[in-house]
Amino acid sequence: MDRGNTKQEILEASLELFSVQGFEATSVSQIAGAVGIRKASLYSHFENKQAILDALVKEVLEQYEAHSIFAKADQEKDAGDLPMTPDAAVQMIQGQIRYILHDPSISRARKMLVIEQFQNPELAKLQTKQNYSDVLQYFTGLIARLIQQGVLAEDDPEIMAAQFCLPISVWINLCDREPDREPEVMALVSRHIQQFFKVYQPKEQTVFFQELD
Amino acid sequence: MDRGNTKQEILEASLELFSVQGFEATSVSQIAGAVGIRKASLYSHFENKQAILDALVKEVLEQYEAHSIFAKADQEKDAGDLPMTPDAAVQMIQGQIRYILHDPSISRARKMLVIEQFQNPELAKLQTKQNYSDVLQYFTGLIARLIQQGVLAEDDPEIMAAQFCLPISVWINLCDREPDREPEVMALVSRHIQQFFKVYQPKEQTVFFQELD
DNA sequence: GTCTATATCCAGATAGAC
DNA sequence: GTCTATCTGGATATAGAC
Repeated sequence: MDRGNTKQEILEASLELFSVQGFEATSVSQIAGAVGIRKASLYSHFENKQAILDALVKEVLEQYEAHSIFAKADQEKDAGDLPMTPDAAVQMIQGQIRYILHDPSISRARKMLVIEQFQNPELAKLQTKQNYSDVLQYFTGLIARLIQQGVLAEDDPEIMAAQFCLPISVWINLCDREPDREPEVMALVSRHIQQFFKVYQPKEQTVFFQELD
Repeated sequence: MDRGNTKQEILEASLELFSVQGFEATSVSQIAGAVGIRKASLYSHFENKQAILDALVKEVLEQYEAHSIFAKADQEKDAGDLPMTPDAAVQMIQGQIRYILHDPSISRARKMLVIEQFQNPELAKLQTKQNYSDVLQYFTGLIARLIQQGVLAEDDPEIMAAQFCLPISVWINLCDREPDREPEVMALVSRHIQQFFKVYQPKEQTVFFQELD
């Protein structure tokens, strides 16, 4: 009924286990059991346990570079989509959150980075890049353009990006830990974004003119 | 030069190891080695490895309840310290961050909760309570009082608390992962708080008069 | 490629001398 | 309380039949 994709099945089973127990606490037998083979057979596909993690990291990195909107310097690409209303932003962000929460490999990779961040320097760097630096850089650019276009008030776009993204980052982690709280989190995200656009609303000089009629 | 406090030394060594490797990945031999005894001697102090974690969790919980400003319902207690200037807030928050970053037991307990959150339901609950719910509740109350006193503009205090705290929460995690970035983080915290007070500044009609000269 | 069998090692835990 | 010695099981990994 299968085979030929055993190597891929091993990677998937490993990620699932590593994302909950961590690398060290997961045994080769467990992985083999999840795939439906004996542990000895696993060594036909990978030289050792460490090689599984290495392959996994490589795959996670490639998936990220290939598909994440935060990975690329395509910050100019979707400039056409601007300007943005608060409601559109809520929809867009909630959609993105739902996607990365429920996509199995993205979700598991994120959890694995969280678990291994204090133990494995390579994964620590990856964690900072994927779930902090790249996201902040992306939104700093986006917000800077929204300021240029008069959608948001003039202010420090780097701090604005942090105030926009980092609460969401914490809420995603909360959902990873307690999936039942997703609805509550979605409501908070909505209120957060609405309020963000409100407090960073430009003081329009046009208001002046409108008030003069 | 010692003994009588061996049990406490075991707890401290265990927390240090658990906070980097996690519970499962840490061996009893490692703990014993860190304390300077053989692993068999360790069983004179704890029934088994799990009992060490249990005692650790109990201790962490007690320390938190006894000393954390977020644990208690003393939200009315320091109401006297209000109102608060942005600069005072920056000093106060930076001090708190430095403290919880460098206090060994607080720092290690926080990391352990991060590492074990997807594996251990008890620690997951503790993580949500100590590093999310309690903090947000505390600052929601604080901000509500600052609004009452006219220091901050009228707005949803719960979302304001999230926008205030959660970026800081992420920055603390970043420092746990990459301690060298503490100076950078401190600067971000300062800019963040200054900007927070600015955007939630109550709209004074006096601004109008100033602009008319 | 998968299996059984095995080698080697180290894990958690106990017994009993000191 | 700490030690050495030991038990038992499970860990990673290899050898070799099929």
